[in-house]
Amino acid sequence: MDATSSAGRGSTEREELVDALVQAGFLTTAVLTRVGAEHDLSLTQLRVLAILRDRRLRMSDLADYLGLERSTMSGLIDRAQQRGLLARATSATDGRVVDVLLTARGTELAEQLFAQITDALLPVIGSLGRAEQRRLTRLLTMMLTAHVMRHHDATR
Amino acid sequence: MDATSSAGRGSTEREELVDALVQAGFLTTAVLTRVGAEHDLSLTQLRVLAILRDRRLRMSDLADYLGLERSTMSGLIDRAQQRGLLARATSATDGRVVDVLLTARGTELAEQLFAQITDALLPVIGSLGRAEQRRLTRLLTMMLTAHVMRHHDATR
DNA sequence: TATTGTTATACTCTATAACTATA
DNA sequence: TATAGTTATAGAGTATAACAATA
Repeated sequence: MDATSSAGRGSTEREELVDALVQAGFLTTAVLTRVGAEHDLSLTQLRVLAILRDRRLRMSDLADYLGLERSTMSGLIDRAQQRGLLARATSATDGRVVDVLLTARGTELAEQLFAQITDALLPVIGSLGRAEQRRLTRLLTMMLTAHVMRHHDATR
Repeated sequence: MDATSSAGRGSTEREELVDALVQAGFLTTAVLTRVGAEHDLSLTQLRVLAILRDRRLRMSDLADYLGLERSTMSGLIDRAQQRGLLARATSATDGRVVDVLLTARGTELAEQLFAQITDALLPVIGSLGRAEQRRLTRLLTMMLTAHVMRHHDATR
């Protein structure tokens, strides 16, 4: 699909891996963007639905997850709320806090979205054999787990 | 970092892989976005610099690469040009065509940018051993190559 | 006083539609 | 007439700064 990459240039092993990761990242992002666009959802809106699929979160937690400002979240949630995809609920214990949660309509859309994303990525992962797929899952998971643990340490 | 993911739910092997790919995609995108932001560059501007690092391209080819409209490219190139990062050059053989290429300043920034991206991803890939890194590179490359070939067939 | 969220403002990114210039 | 690119316009996404409400 692209290149922030283009490798070449007598690249080292590490650079090859960085390049492959970046290209794979653009590929999956392109798929998510396309599926989102089919439902008039930006990548960010799609991520909001994904995050809220199995929990409710306060505005500020959502902003932290996405790496956005709280003021940006206000606008994003406004627009999704107007479309009936999610709802705001003021916390009972702290009047300053606003929780966000999916509506029935939002939940339904989220399920549909993620079925479509899986379908769209099937041909991509289908180029690998079953054993290779398992190996790839294992390697990526190891990498991601280590990253999350490190991030958790740093935030503590 | 995130989740368009959240796995769980008695997921199948395929779903686990899709989830890992999506999470890895967000991780690399977050790194690229952060590094870009340090230089006041959006992810798209960063990709433009990356694509032009080793070639010059016409506006419409750039738009195709990025999956954007030509009108969108005009604005993106305008802003980067005002910053002195790239230049427009009307084609000698076809007066309608506009080629885009990096300036010396743009080239310098691009090199700097990609060194930083590699640095930022080192801790992530460093969680894998040398042999595992090679295996991951191989699996991702196989996957990406198959995708590019399929895409090429479809476009032909 | 500090924290949570919203509002006001400004700029970038993006698409659609209309346009200009060249072929 | 068709193609390459730009301009006009409008809306979404984003950040910074100022603000309101609650703690």
